[in-house]
Amino acid sequence: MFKFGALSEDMVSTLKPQLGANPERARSHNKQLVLRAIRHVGAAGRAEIARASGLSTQAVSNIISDLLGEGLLVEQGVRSAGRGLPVQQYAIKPDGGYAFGVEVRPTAVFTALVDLVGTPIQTRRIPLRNAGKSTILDTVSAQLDICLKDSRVRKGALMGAGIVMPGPFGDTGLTGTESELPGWNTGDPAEIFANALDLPVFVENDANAAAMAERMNGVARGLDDFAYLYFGQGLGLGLVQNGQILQGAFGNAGEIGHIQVLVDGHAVELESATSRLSVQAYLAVQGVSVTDMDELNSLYSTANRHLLDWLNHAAQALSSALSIIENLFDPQTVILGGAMPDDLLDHMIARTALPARSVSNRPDRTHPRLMRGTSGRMTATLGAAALVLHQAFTPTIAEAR
Amino acid sequence: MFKFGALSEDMVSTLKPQLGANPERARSHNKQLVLRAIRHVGAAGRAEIARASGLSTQAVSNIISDLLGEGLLVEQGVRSAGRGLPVQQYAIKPDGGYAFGVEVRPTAVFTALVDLVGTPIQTRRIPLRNAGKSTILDTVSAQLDICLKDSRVRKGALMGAGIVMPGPFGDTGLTGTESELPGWNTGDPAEIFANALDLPVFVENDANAAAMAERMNGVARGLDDFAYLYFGQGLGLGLVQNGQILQGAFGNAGEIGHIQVLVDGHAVELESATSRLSVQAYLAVQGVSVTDMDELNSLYSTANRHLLDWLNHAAQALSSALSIIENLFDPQTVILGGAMPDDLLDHMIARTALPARSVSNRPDRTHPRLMRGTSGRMTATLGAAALVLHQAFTPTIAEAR
DNA sequence: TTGAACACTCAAGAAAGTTGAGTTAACGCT
DNA sequence: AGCGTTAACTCAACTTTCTTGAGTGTTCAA
Repeated sequence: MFKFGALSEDMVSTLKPQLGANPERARSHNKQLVLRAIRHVGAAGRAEIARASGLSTQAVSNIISDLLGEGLLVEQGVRSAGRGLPVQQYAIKPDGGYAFGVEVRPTAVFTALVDLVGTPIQTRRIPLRNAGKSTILDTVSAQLDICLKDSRVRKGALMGAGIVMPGPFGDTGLTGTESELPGWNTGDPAEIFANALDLPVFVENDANAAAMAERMNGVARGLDDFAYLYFGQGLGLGLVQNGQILQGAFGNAGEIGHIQVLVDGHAVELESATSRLSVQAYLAVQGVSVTDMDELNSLYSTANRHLLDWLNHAAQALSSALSIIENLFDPQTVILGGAMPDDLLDHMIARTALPARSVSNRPDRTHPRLMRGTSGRMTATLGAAALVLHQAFTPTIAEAR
Repeated sequence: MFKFGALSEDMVSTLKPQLGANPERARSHNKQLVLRAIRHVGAAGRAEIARASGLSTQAVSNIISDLLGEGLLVEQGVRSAGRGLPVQQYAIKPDGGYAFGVEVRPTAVFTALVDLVGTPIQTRRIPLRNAGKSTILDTVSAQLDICLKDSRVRKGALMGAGIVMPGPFGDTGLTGTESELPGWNTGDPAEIFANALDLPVFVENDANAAAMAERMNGVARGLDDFAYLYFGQGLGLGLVQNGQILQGAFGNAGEIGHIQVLVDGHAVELESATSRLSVQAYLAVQGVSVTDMDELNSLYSTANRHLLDWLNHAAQALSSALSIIENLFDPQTVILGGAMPDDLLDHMIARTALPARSVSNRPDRTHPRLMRGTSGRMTATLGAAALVLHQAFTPTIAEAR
């Protein structure tokens, strides 16, 4: 018999796995499509959804009946839209499901329980004795139980947990940053948490999570391509492209903090010019000590000269960063948010020069080039929960898992 | 009757359209999945494909029988892999389909006809009398006919046309660059060409197309996340994320040429330091005139001092750019290619300092951080054709169209 | 008042995938 | 050499889900 060389062996397994479509998966895909369409507009009828998805009205009807049975939808009254039978509308049922968001920092763990439409039910801050791996796992596990008990939410109603951890992940040239957690470079954090919590788990850095939070319920609602500059300890970049978080080959895309930018004609690391640590360091040199956002805010309200100086520097650095982000990603908008008071963010946004030589400098824009997002201590934690919700509203066929 | 506010009207239509799954679309999706798996390994049997796709062997069997009937596959002998029945293998049938690639430049149009596995059947260069829109459309249309006739390929076997045009698209802050074509800012170029050629059309800039060429048949085979720095007139960045071209909200992602980088401590525009125009300008100041790649190559072979100086500057600029690309995208690798002789590219790659503070600086890498891709005059044109092939091998459910 | 427009349902039909039993071929152990 | 195990593949029956086309009810406009 003719034998052909062992060309392929099991080489097919080196392909990024992608799912084939069968009836069951098709239905699951379509369900998510319907949920997504309803979420997008708040309330919708069968016919509209059918038009938007290319399915028949009948199919949408069947799916809605399923979703009602699963408690994910509620009837939302009738709307008469011109001629014809009035539209029976459906909306997402807030208590149809819940998502648990966790943000792990070296000194504390933040948690949030949000419902299916993204409303926070509970938020907590738990100080950490130490940043050891097992301490963190135990704390998060315990908090999940407490959280469920207090809010009387069944574990079965939990759709998953989102975990925010400081990046970069793995052993990289940026390893050694002070914000890091020890012991997580071995093994897949998502898998470790999934085992500990017995839930589907999604792990991202703070910037990506914050971007997702903004997309689910913030200024980025309805946007599919945008960037989020997140003021954390340093400065992170969350990238959303085509509605999906851009993760990069090793999960570390968006590490913008260490690129070189120009301030007063000198090259500096971006996050040394614009970050929480940066403003603290700058003010410390001037003999001003700030330890939290409130102090920063009151300093701003008294128009502190040193703070205003720093803001000017930061705005210069931001302008350089903006040029890079816009020309490389061509986003609908760039959002600023995170651990920085709103007033300071607004000030920076107002002072940041929008580069003229940029693909984003176009007359037909629909959004400002720079916007303020949700800021505050819980942004990333709520973003962690948003990762789970995003998953629930994203059709799955053809998704790499 | 209770009336609910007109919350949604036809707001659902503002959603990015995404397809629901029905049997017909599921089959089309699965067909592409099977083709993709076979292409990935060259030749494969039913069972392997079933495992890779999560479909049953029987389903794959039925699909393969379809694809054989459509002339997209051929039997490829038998491979015995250990115990059990030997594997009946299938491979892509080269003449199962063709793709037409077009690169439009201000002074000439380049065309290529490639077969289903990416082998070029014909390539041409047609000088343009003028760069007017109708001249271009007429020329491309005529060339398509000639090309089909000469190669005796039926039009029905053509799966589509890829068009490479200089970006950025639309009226942006970078408009006014010398490489631009007049008259294309109104209307959708893809639609205009689709009407003129009566074919499915995909439009991209040179860098994205080159990246796709490299992924189909070059050094990026099997890579799903990489960046391609393309030396054209200026310098472009082609970005592939998760196997897809990253286009940005307005199709202009990757306009890296105009960002600021550091050379000898001074900030300059990247493409003023490293591009074909840059080397020509640099040498001209030294009294050396070069007009094409051959001259550049012979200059290099004689170790021309000025050229070596320029290469040093270019390598510095590249190092800055590399830091930005790596930290923002976290790609598997960065590829250098385009209108620059191989020897010069190799020289630059050897001299470009790989930034230590980069997420790409990790011990578990599988590819070099900087690689040379296909260079030469036809790279982008073949890339244009690759856009069509890519489409044919990419499952479609859940794709926005 | 009447008919067109439109959302929705019902029931029958079609498309595609899955399942499980059966066939064939190669390997390896005795 | 013989025989049981392993594995790819096929066949036929079955299941899921979608689509189609006819039918119902409501609203608007001529």
